[in-house]
Amino acid sequence: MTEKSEDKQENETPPQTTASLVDFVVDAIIDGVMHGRYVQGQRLIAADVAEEYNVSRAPVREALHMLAGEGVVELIANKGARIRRLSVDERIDFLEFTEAMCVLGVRLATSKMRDLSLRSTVVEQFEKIEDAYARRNASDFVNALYTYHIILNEISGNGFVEFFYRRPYIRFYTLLLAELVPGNHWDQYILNYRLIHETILSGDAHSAVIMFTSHIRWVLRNMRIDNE
Amino acid sequence: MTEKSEDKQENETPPQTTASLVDFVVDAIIDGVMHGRYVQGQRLIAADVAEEYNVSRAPVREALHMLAGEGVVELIANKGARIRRLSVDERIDFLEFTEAMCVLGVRLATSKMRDLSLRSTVVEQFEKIEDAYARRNASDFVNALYTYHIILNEISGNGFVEFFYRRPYIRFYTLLLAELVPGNHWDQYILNYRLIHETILSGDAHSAVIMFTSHIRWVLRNMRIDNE
DNA sequence: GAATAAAAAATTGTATACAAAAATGCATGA
DNA sequence: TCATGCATTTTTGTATACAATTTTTTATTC
Repeated sequence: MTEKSEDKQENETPPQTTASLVDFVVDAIIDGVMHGRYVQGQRLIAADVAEEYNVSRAPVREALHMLAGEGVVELIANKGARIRRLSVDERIDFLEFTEAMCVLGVRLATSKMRDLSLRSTVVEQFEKIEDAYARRNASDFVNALYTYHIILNEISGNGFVEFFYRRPYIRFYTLLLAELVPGNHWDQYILNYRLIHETILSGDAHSAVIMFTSHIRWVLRNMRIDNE
Repeated sequence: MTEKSEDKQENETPPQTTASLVDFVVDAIIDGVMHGRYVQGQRLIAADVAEEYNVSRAPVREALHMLAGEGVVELIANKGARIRRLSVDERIDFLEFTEAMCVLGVRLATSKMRDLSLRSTVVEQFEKIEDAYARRNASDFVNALYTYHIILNEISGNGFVEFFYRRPYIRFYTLLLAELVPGNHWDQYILNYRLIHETILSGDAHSAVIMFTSHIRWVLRNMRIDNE
C-alpha cells in the first residue's frame, strides 16, 4: 500500500481541462431539460441516451449519477433514471427556500450599489426584463429575471450564493415555478420588480430586502390560490 | 491489509429496492469523510477505492460522480477526484449561506411551538447540546447543534429546507466550520444558543430570527478575527 | 548537481461483455 | 373477460479490457 498523502499546497488549477464525455453528456441533458426536449418525469434510458450522443453507456451512467447528485435526475435502483418531477407543494417550498438565498444576495449586492460599473450591469439586465415584459415573452421574462438574480448574487461577493444559484437544478426548478405564476399576474409582477429594482439601486439594503420579501409573499399567496 | 470498517449502522431504507453498489460506495465515502478517514483535499483513486470495498471501478466512478454533483467531491478531467477543500473565505461564505437557510427553518419552526410533541423534541435535543457542552466534547457538541437544526428544519414543514440541510455536503461543510470557531469561544456560544432556544420555545418567530441572526453575526466576526 | 528528455508506470476515460433484475407479451385456464 | 403463470425482451448493474492521458522514474547532457 503506497499511501502517500502529499499535502502539496496545490493551487487550484484554472479550467484548462479537456472536457470529458461525461461533461458533454451532462451539458446535453441539462440543455435538453432547459429547452423542453426532456420533460419532468421523463425516463432516461441509458442505452438510448448513449446512442443519441454516440457514446457508450459508461459516461452516460456517470453523467446520470452526477445529475442525480445535483437533483436534476431521480435515480432508483434497478429501475433507472428520470427527470425529477416537483409537486406543487415542492415548488412552493422551493420558492420559499430560494427566497432565503436571494434575500442574502439582494442584501449584500444592494450595499455595493455605489460602484457604478456594478450598478450599470444591474440596470442593463433590468432593461432586458422590461423588454421581455413589453414583448410578453414568457420564456425570456423568466430567463431575464433569473439572470437578474444571478447578477445580484455575483455582485454579493458570497461565492456560495453565486455558486448555488448557478447550479442547473436551481435553474430548472425556477423554470418550473413559472408554470405556477400564470400570465394574468404579470402586471403586478413587473410593478413589484420595478420597486425592488429602484430600492436596490438606492443602496438601502434593509428596504430592498423588505421589498423583495413582500414580493415573494405575494407570489406565494397567488400560487396557493391558483393551485387550490 | 487495511482495516475495513463494517458499516452495520445501516441507514434507513425507505423503498424496497436493493441498494446498489453505487449506493454502498457513496455511503462508505460519506462515512469516511464524516469520521475523518478521508480528509479534505485527499485524492481518491478509483482503483484503490474499488479494491478497498471489493467492487469494480465502474460503481466507484459512478459514486464519485454522484458525490461530485453533491459537492463533496471535486472532479477534474483526466486528473481524478479529491475530497473538496474549502478555503477560509469559502467557509465564511458557506456560514452566511446556511444562515439564510436556517433562518427560514427557525422562523417556520418557531411558529409551530405550541404543538407540545414538537416542542418536547426540540427541548430534548437541546439537552444533548447542553450535555456535550458540560462534557466539553467538541465532536458531540457540533453534532448536537447540527441535529438541533435538522429538527427545526424538519418541523418547519418546508420539505426543501429539510431535504437540503440533510444533504451530506451540508453536514460536511458544517463540520469544517467547527475548525474556525475554537474552544475558547464555547462559553459565549452556549450562552447565545440558550437565548435562541428560549426564544424559539416562546413561539415568537420574529425575535427568534433576530436572536439567531445576531448569533451568526457574532460567529462571523470571531471567524474573521481568528483567521486574519 | 541541476535541467531536460525519454521511457516506464500509474491512473483516468471509454467501450464492451455478461449477469441480474424488471418489464413485456402471450398463451392458458377459470 | 380477465386473471395467472411462464417465456421473451428490455434495461440495469457490474466487471473487465483497452486506449488516452498524466505522473513518475530513469538516463543524459551541460
